[in-house]
Amino acid sequence: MGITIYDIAKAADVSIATVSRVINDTGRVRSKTREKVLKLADEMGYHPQAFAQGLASKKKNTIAVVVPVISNYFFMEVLAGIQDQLSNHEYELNIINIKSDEDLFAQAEHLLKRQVAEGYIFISIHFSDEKWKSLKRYSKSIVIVDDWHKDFDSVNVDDKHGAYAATKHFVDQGYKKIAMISALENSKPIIKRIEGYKKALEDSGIEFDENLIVTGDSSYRDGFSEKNGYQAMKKLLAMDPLPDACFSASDIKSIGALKAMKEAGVHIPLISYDNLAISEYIGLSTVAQPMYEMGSIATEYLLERIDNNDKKISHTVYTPEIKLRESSNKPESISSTE
Amino acid sequence: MGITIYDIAKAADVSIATVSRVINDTGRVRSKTREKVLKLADEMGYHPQAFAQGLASKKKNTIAVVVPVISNYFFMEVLAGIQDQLSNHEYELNIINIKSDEDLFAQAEHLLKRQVAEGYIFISIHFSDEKWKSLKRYSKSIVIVDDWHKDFDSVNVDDKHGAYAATKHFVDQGYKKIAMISALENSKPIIKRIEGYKKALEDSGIEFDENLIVTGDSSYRDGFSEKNGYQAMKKLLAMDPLPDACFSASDIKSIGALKAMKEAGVHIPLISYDNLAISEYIGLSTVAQPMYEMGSIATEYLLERIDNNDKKISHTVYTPEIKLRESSNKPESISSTE
DNA sequence: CTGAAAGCGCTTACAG
DNA sequence: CTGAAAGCGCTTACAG
Repeated sequence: MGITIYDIAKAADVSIATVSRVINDTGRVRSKTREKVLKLADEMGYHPQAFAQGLASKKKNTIAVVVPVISNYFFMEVLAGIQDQLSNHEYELNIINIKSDEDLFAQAEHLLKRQVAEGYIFISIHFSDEKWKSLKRYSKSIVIVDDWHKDFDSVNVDDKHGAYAATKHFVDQGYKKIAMISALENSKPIIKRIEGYKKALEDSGIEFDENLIVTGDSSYRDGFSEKNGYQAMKKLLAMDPLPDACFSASDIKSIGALKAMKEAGVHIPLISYDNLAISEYIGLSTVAQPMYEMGSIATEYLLERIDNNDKKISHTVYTPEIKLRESSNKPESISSTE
Repeated sequence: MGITIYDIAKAADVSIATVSRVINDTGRVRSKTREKVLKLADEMGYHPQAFAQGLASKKKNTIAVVVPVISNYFFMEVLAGIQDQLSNHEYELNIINIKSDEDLFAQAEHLLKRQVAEGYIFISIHFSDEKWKSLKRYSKSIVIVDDWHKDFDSVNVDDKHGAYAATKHFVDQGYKKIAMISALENSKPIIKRIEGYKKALEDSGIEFDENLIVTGDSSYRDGFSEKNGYQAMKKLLAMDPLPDACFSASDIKSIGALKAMKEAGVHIPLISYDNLAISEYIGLSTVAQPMYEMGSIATEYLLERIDNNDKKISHTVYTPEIKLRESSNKPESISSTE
């Protein structure tokens, strides 16, 4: 089943080499021959089979994006940037989801060894220094987004700075008891955000209280869910006295937190992290990660590296910008609309 | 570069056939031989190359999910269902994004011809009857989500019914001037939703006014964006008198619409469509599509079809359920919190 | 239990 | 400009 290069070679009365040449538009072919082949290929509905081409040419015209969870708003925005950037090129996009409850490293290594793609973008996958280093030996084109290693091109956000800025904003407003909604997993970004939060308190002479860092109990999506944020805020609302303000490590969690506050009829000024498209519309103050741009730049880096693997390694670190909207306002100022 | 089956055959002093057998765990192999091979394969870091395996075995252990836009909340939820269902199987997931500004059919056909996967799930891709029929000849395992054709397994939601129910709810509340926020594209679901909306008005003896169906000007993501919803609501807010209520064709658009109303200090009861995870948290009344379940069922269908292509064709049509939350309330009842 | 060999559908030097 | 042939890295009857 399926029609092959042999079928159309026979029909056109030429060799398969010639067919291959016209299909790929490589090498000189008499225009008459070319037309005949093209016509037949079209009529017979011929398309080269991806696997055979990949094997023979040793090129897979595919870019693989590797993520731990696909259904995540952060990835979605990064993916949008990758997609748009890639649409100017002939590569196909292949999104591969590695399972977060299994050995991430083994899965990543497996992908590299199986050589499924020409280049890889790893998003939010965190490995130790040695592990990243050991992946280097597959000498594949790889770009890391949301993690860092000196041997690979990478695109990052200065998480510590972002968290610092958010926390500092609250300090400047005169708040003392500043809580933080974290996430279950000790991923590098979360660790960095906690560092920034602590540093801001420290610089302001406010004593750090570990009880003020909370997370919900739901472990779905590593705690990056509305529900988890809702649970986390419930914990904060049970404190007496209430926190003066709250820094939340992700927008999606903040949506849950906002609901918990609304139900309780209480408003604690909140700044969160991400700046998803919806955040602007629901008035969420947040530390903006340029997600779309991150995907776009990562793709550029990858394309360049595929082109020339000797190219100097590039690292981009974005300094996130704080977007102040309603959610960080003082309780009084929004009480009229709450 | 890359180590192959030959390398480990040589090292283990066996034939490549034997190596293949132990790697794939097919056929009887003396346990001593097996162990030796396994050990070497592990040490030398061997993994079969996907392309070579695919060519030789004519099996690609990959499922392709084909979508017009990846960064879309509806797909994300459906994908979550697919992912989870697939995680019980050995297939790899491959998400392929076809470009909505090019010939969708040609792209779909291309994928089928290139034989990139063992089976395909097409999500929200709408073709005419003849086009679907013509895809049938590739005799690939295909499941359609969010469209329908008699020759393929499919998973759908009764859009007409959903829109009818939402509109009818407003009629029952005594509203007469009921607007609808639509989307740019004339996709089948939107057409069905408009039908349901009209039917509900008709059944209630309310005259249909085409000016009450609006959409925004932003064409990003075919109009399924916060911004477009915001623009659409602005148009409704410019009407005099204002509409009594509004049915919106998607949650993401409703988020924009909600903002427009808030800015104007006006509340028009709103019911929308989808029931994204966030909708519950922001109090959005909506017609719930069981997106996760749709992905899950579609995956089951596909797996069954791959297993047995003679299997009878299955169609599932969900009757969506209406979730009433704050956004559909009467203006008075929420004025205290607006 | 194991190996030699053909074949999967292409690409690509090498000749001519 | 075009063809014969080798080769990509596997799988899988077919023998033994």
